[in-house]
Amino acid sequence: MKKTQNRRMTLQRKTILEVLRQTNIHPSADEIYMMVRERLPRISLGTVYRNLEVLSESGFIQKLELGGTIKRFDWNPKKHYHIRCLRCGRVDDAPIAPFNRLENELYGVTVYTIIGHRLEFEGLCPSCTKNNHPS
Amino acid sequence: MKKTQNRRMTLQRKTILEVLRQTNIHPSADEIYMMVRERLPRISLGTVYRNLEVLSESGFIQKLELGGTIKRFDWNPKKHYHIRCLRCGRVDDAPIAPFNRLENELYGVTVYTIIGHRLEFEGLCPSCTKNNHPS
DNA sequence: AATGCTATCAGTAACCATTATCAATACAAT
DNA sequence: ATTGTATTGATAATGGTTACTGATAGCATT
Repeated sequence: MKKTQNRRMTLQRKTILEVLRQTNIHPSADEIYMMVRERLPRISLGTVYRNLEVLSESGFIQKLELGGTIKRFDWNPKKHYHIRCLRCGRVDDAPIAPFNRLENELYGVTVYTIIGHRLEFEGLCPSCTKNNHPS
Repeated sequence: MKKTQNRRMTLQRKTILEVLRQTNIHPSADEIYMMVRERLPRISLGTVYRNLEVLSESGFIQKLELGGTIKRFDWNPKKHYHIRCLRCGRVDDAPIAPFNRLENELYGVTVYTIIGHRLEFEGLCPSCTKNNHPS
């Protein structure tokens, strides 16, 4: 029995959404917190985490769990792939269409019920490619 | 200037490697800690983390950064894909050959220097499939 | 055997992203 | 206005991981 979830588009929630939609750097919760504070200086970090969770559950945005330790957020809720710089952590969209039939490859050869897949490319961003003198 | 790394195959290191090779559950550092303690009761959790890092850097094992928050370890250092249960976190090898040319898809259409990719399937394991009555 | 060098150890503290808690507040429906 | 619930800001707690520290163990050279 799921309890009713009456969600209100509060100023905090709306501001977080607007701020996220203005960037394509796939920011972390803390980066979003710093950006939002320029418009709502008294907002709490907990509020940012809470609303990022709500917004991604509601399908407005997408929570990314890529390599590394931190979670990032994407204003675009549609399925697409990403590419991450192994040196500085920068994340961009991967300019490649998603494989919609990839799950079929596992049909009949796994005991799992397949739901989806996550594909992430790893590499070096332009800046880190340039400065890639071995340490 | 990289400092010399004279690595010794200590008892702790060897035991961790042996214990990991006896399982296919892709255990976390803490799970490995508990398993190793049955043979080395006085080993420290820090030692486990340190040696898992050394062993993966040396190519003996593989560190997995899948979805979710914790890191897991795989006795098989060769590139292969995994499938993770969204409900209980169980991880198995995905019975599908890796796409070796996938990076070529991005050649010329990204500003990144592509190094590799990570593909992970998500689904429900048999046990969680059976018990999947909606909450 | 004694010495010196260095890797590794166990134990513990620190770190950091994230979650949980809670009293106070804002909003919506009556 | 009043009641009920969602949300907030502030802060504490959590949990996985990493860093620090002084002690110990292995190895090469005397």
